[in-house]
Amino acid sequence: MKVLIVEDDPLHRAYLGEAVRAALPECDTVLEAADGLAGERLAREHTSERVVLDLQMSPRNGIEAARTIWRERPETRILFWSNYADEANVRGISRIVPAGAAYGYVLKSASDERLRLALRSIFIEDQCVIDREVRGLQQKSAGAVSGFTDSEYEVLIDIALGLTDRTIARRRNLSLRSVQNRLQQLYEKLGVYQPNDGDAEARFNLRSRAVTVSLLRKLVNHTALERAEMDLARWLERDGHTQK
Amino acid sequence: MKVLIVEDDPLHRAYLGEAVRAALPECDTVLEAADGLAGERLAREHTSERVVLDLQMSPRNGIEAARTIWRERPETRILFWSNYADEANVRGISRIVPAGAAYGYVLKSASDERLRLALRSIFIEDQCVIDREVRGLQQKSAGAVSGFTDSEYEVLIDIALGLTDRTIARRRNLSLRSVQNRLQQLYEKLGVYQPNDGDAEARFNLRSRAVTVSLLRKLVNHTALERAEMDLARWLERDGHTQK
DNA sequence: AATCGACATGCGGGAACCCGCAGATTTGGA
DNA sequence: TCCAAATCTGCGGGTTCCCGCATGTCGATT
Repeated sequence: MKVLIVEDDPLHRAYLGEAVRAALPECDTVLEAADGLAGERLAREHTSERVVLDLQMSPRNGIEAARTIWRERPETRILFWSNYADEANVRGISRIVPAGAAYGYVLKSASDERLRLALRSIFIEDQCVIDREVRGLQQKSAGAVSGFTDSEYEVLIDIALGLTDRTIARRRNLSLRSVQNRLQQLYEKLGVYQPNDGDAEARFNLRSRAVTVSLLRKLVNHTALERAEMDLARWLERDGHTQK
Repeated sequence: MKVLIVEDDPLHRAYLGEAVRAALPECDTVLEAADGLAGERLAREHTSERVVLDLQMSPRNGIEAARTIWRERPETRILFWSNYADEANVRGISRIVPAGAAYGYVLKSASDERLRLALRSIFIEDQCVIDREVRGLQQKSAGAVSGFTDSEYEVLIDIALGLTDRTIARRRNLSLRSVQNRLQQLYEKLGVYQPNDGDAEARFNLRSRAVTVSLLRKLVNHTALERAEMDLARWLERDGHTQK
């Protein structure tokens, strides 16, 4: 049995290697890669069926790497190993996991024992293992009180990128007013309206403030922004042509 | 000789411990703490004179911890050990280092040897050691082409927090127009103006876009935002009283 | 069939924002 | 001491943004 480890921090990579060898005696070879691109390449060359992936790497973060790996072999078992439990990451992963695939999400702060169990459950038993704290986010993102619609998340990204209402409208094929409607819903759900103590004047620029609190609450993060920025650049390119 | 290590990741903590013992045979005791608060406490109890500090921890990140440590004993030698070379971090540190203090800034990606040299230079020779990549930022932040004035950085933070022009004016004791002037300079330096191909309409909301590119360029980061948010909350508190 | 909720769209107005212009004030050297 | 550069300030305007109100569509429920 082979296991591929993709992780940019050499310390964590060594630690993972140890953990894998200890938890999986049936594993005879451990491959290692230091970034997403190298990871994809190794996975392809060795037709890896078991992968441990760090999120936040560069170039090519864990989510992107997972997408291409799963596109080539959807039955690959992937364990995501990350520092944080951000909504941006969870949303990103649940968007790309193929039907029926075995995968897991374990935080780096987890104990050795929890990591060991996750490794065996996913790689041997083909079960899904999601860390408890991450689980909480998943529930929410599926539509509870603090849950956002996909379309609301879309405008959130768009204003985080700094787009104009009008531009958002064109990009999403909506009218100007509809975009503004979504924005209002977003402001509502983010609780971005000032307490409005009596007649106190407005202190916040709602649009910017919305981005701020999303960042503070980790609804979006740096890597999500980077990815969105690249998508945007591609769209701007296309739009520039068609508009002329 | 004693050395205090403050680092939340247990792996990195262990690695640092090893590195310190190897580089400094004259060091007989190594203390360890897992977050900023515990670090400050240990430093106080043991009157530590040599500290290795991780930035980005919680609660209480490295910069805050360094500030209280230096306030109590300005001659303490501190080695900052961090993942990134952000402008936000560099600016934060250079703001709090006492005159004549020995300190260093080494990236986690540095080689064992470089870390060893830094440890000896700072803790034994009382020299300052700044990683080359970080050095680059320091130059810039002191006023080159892409360098920002302190006041420009101030408004950047303020709009990143989502404040209104008017609120910024009150907070910084400026007129509305002055704030807007600074904003224009900021937009200029961030290169946030669209190429303006002929008569193409504006695609970006300048204000939001400015925040976006600052994030992408790591001029501000999550922890800087969090800190600024707390400062803001404190000011809002005070302002609420005086305004009534 | 009637009703309800979620979403899209138009209109209109008040507030905030972006910015050119021009005068005042401060600052840092010759 | 005096000049020049940088910074602060007010005025006026065009634009964008925020949002209440009204209308229309579509699917699910009763």
